[in-house]
Amino acid sequence: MKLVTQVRYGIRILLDLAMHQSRGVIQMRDIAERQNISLKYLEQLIRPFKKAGFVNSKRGRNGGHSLARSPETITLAQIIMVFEKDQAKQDISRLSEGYSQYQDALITEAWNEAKDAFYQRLEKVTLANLSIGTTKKLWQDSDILIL
Amino acid sequence: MKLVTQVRYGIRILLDLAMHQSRGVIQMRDIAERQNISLKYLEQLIRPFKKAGFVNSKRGRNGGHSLARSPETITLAQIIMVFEKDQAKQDISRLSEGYSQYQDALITEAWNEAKDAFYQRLEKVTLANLSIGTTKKLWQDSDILIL
DNA sequence: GTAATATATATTATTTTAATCTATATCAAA
DNA sequence: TTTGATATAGATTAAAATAATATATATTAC
Repeated sequence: MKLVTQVRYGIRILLDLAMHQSRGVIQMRDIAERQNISLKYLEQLIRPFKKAGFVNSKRGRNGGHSLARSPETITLAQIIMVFEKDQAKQDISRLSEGYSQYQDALITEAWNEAKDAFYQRLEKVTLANLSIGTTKKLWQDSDILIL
Repeated sequence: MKLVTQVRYGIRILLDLAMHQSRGVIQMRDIAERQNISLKYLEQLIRPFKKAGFVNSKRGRNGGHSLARSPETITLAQIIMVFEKDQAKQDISRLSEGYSQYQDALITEAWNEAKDAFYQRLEKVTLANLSIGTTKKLWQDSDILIL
């Protein structure tokens, strides 16, 4: 259970876009430099965000990317799910001696509910939450942490 | 977020041991046959269970494996954790423009709490829970499901 | 029409997961 | 004390997922 690179970079990409919203569109080259991500890899990572409607893009000269939704509405859970593989084909466990559909159903149900619990917690963190600390830097200048 | 083979097989191995407890030690060859798992792979999977104190083994002729703890005390969460990799070296995210320790801490905290929520749900399913349905086969002979 | 941008697809490299192979240690029974 | 049945250990191979790079193409502002 590991926070994969795709997600870690994904968060930074969206955060970067969020924090430079005022500039209009942002070029991927700039994000790549600021975030120390290879441009080519970045291009690959931003595609799912476009597809999922988190990011708009404009081609051609003076083109670039921008956030399509407000930072308050984008959560960690959503970002992670953007990179979740299609598991529709989730391999149906073969049954065997002492392992019936009944067992399988119990396990699957628990598994799914556990996943839900996981994502529910991550729904509580939005891009907006994450931005505040940096722009204001309150967290390092004071003992009082204002969120 | 996927139920990996190691875990799916792991559950079956322990369930198999649980359901044949009365016979004393069980040979891996038998488990392999019953559960359709390659003997060699099985040998590899059972090692972590031994290390974690779930399973006892006896070498030599008439040797085999047996459950070291009662099925009521073994949960799905525990089984999954047996196969969790050591993530002590969890790669410390490099900071960058607009990505501070503060952000990193927020994310890490949420992530850890989300994991906890996940495992908490899976603590509720024990090997004993899983065994009942099979040994009694009530679930397929009746409309009333007694758990 | 040309330079700056995104898009698309293919390729390579690395890591993780799954499975097999070979050799060794241990023990019970004959 | 030998022999055969078992577990143990470590190496090897195969397949799949993840991470990263490369090359060629499509759009658009100027």
